[in-house]
Amino acid sequence: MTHRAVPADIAERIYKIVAAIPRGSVSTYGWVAERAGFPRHARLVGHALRVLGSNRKVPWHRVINAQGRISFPRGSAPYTKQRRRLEEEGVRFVRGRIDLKRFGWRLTLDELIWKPDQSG
DNA sequence: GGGTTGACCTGTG
DNA sequence: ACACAGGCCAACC
Repeated sequence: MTHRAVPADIAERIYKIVAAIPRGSVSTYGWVAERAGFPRHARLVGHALRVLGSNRKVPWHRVINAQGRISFPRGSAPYTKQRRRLEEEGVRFVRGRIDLKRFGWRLTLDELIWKPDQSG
């Protein structure tokens, strides 16, 4: 037994959550972390995706940061790649930003129904 | 084995 | 909109 969690196991759990993000939707690092059972470990998700490699069939491009932006420098190759993949799925960018209210996959149907924001 | 980096988040001002 | 601080932790040197 190891004296701590095996990173590979953590990564697999994260990949599973990412793989569940529907096409045409996006999620954030923080939310994936929480969903994978590691609240406030957003960085862990970033690391897991970084070491993912290009062979895996994990939709890494559907994970963006909490500001609704792609976490690569604008104009860089990976930025362009991720953005093009998202736009191909119908995700729309407004001034380099994605409207998480519209494309964000974070609320379950129950949460939408019970949303305490408005009474309508 | 310690300091820095990074595909991060939230709160505060 | 921007800057800063605290949290969190694997990868890297």
